Amino acid sequence: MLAWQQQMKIIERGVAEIVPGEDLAAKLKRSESTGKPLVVKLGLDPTAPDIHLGHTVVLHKMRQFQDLGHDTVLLIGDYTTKVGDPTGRSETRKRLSDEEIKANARTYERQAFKVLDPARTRLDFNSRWLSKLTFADVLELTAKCTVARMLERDDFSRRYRENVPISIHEFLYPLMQGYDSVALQADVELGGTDQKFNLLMGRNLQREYGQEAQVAVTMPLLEGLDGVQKMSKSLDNYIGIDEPAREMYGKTMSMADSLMVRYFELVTGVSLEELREIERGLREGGIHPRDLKMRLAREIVTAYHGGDAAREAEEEFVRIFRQHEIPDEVADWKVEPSQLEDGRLFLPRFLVEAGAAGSSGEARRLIRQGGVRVDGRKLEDEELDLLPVDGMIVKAGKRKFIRLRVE
RNA sequence: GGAGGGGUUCCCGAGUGGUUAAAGGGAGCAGACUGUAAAUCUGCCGGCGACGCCUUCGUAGGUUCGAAUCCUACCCCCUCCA
Repeated sequence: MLAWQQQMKIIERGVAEIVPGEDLAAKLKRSESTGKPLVVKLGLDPTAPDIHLGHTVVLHKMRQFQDLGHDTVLLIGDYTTKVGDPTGRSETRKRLSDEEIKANARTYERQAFKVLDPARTRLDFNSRWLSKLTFADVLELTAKCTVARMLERDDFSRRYRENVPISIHEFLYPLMQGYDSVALQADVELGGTDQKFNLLMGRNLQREYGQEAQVAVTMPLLEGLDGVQKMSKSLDNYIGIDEPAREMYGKTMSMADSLMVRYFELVTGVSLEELREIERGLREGGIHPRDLKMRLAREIVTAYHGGDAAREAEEEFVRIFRQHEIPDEVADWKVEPSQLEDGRLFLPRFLVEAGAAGSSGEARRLIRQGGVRVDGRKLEDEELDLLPVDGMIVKAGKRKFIRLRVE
């Protein structure tokens, strides 16, 4: 086991806050001398079916704790999900069915292990203890926190101020999450900065239940590809870790330059020294931002799909977007005789059916604005149908290619 | 339980009888410029084989030639009082 000072240094990389830092130092010091690993907890609510890069920030931190030899618990919040953490949303989240929760939990598990070491991860579910609490237990738990304290939470106070409804059951969420720490006797809890309140609640509750309080380690929320809002599926500014290599590569290339360093820091394994170098290179102009972004894309794709896939994705990217050629794999679209009229294909409907437009109005707009090309020729304003020829390539928008197949 | 305020298109937010598919902003999409970056400019931005037709302003009815706008009931949210 590394000396506690060195451990501290590794842990501090990229974190937003360690509350309180002294406690972590003390815990690490004790762990080093007794040889007893710290219990590090990370809770994930299986609310959405997929994990994206934003979620991996905290998983990477967890991984570092694993590599340092600590006892890491990946806690699936199958029970807390029944409540739904109100964080970040100004609305009460809808509740999921047990089946949905189970299915999501399984994908989470699988995806989380792309970052975590399965052999060193203790997987647990908070239904194990939360489902057994009696009403009396819940009363005891709720008596340990006041309404005023609860309203200190940013989200709650804002909603209260702005007359947005808050259901009583939402107050239970932080208490449940805090109770998880009691149940696990956690030494450290990881989470995004939006989790700070909940993590601190864990500290309070542990003390109330006569335990040593955990340390809250919060990670910054990763900005999405737009560079402004946090990465989230609903904003469609995310890179999902299950996405195909090419997709990942392309999405990475489309991110704002200002985000690159942050991504290197939070979602790749480049060393601190290298990070410094990258920052210097950018500042002094020694590194072309585009090349750096390509490297970032390679790193990210490699992590989830391997080096070969990354190289291939890069070649493909260069071919399509720099050399404006056609990708080597283009989805075929079989033209059925029933779709033809006088041998011609009606484009708005075709584009919708082929997934290139959401509605025929959108498809017409795309054509009208010059966003559709057939074998490289830009379609005109009112050119709504087409004489299909086998092998014809239709390009719709920036990145959709369809190859027509005619019998 | 009582009094008052409010629910508008993906989001925010105007609109209080016709010229309103509904201002403005954001998001999104396309084009130009590029490095599929940012910034900027331009256009589009409910649905439909589409110079017309259909659907939308919490829900259901009603008044009217005509309603998001008026009336009635219901649902939901907020504030104050209890």
